[in-house]
Amino acid sequence: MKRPDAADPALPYLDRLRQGKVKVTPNRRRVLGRFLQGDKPWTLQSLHRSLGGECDQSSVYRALTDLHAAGLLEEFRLPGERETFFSLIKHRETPRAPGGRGSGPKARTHAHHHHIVCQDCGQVSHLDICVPAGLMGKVEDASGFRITEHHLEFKG
Amino acid sequence: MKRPDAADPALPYLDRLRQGKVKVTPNRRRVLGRFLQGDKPWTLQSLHRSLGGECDQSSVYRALTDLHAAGLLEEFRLPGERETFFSLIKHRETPRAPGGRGSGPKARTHAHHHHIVCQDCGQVSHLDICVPAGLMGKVEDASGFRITEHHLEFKG
DNA sequence: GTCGTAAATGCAAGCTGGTTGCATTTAGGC
DNA sequence: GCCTAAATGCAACCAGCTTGCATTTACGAC
Repeated sequence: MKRPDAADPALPYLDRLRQGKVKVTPNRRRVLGRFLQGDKPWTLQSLHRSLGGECDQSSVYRALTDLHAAGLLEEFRLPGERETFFSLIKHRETPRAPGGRGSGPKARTHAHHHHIVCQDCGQVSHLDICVPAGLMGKVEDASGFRITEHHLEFKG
Repeated sequence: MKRPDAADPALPYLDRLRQGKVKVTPNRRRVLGRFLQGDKPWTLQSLHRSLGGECDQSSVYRALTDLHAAGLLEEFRLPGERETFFSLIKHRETPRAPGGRGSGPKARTHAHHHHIVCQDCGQVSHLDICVPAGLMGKVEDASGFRITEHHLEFKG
């Protein structure tokens, strides 16, 4: 039972998919659902396991790949961990004008986050903290690169 | 060919190995040599390739594993890259005096660094810049963890 | 609603990047 | 120089994806 005034949190993501001309299918819905259930990263295998026999690993794989390509997920890897992690990118509320979007590079409006890994149990959780702009500037100066992306993980 | 007054930069590392009761062998010397040649990270395969037929991949693998276990190398992984990277840890000459923030029960005295990856060519290089202590404190507060390790990568 | 087509799915095979068991060789202490 | 533990090469093995293909399904055109 869905209360009509409680917007389904999946909707904006589904819309993004449709806008990207990616069909909304049961598998993609399932995978996205897991990401929405809790603010926690998944790996191909943990996700596949968590979905039980609901779908094949290759389908989970393709759902992950597609959601990542559509800009809904970000990917990261941790030293010592063999598997690749994915986590949901929380997009800002500002919806781009549909007419304006085209083949250009994806608007970088996501509020990405970083991760902290428990030394003992390996559990990964999110942080709302990000690299300060000052540091970013220093990095650009020191390297001569224009930074477009960064990843930061803590262990403790 | 060696000028006696020019200290071999490998010596301190070899000493560290010997102190750790790790035998100094041609393969480990070769691998370490590559890390000393330039301040650049290597993967198992790039290193193996770079060494030509000089030794087997499994030997490179074991050399990497051993040097990592001995604390001479640090390991990291990049999103999108399949291989695991290793880079030389430059140890400080003077052990850190206790007192400052971040001095934990275990004295981790390595001067680690972070990485920047070229968007176009995939080349990885080092940065001497690190996460500011203030951010670290905020992370500890927000997470309730005591941070023992962190990784930071930029792309641009 | 029915049809047609492009896309999604499951299955199984295949590939990459490690990782390991084992017989042989070698570094380093005596 | 001899001895023994450790290092090496080789080949087999394994995990974690990744892909080809036949089948099924979503969705727009009638």
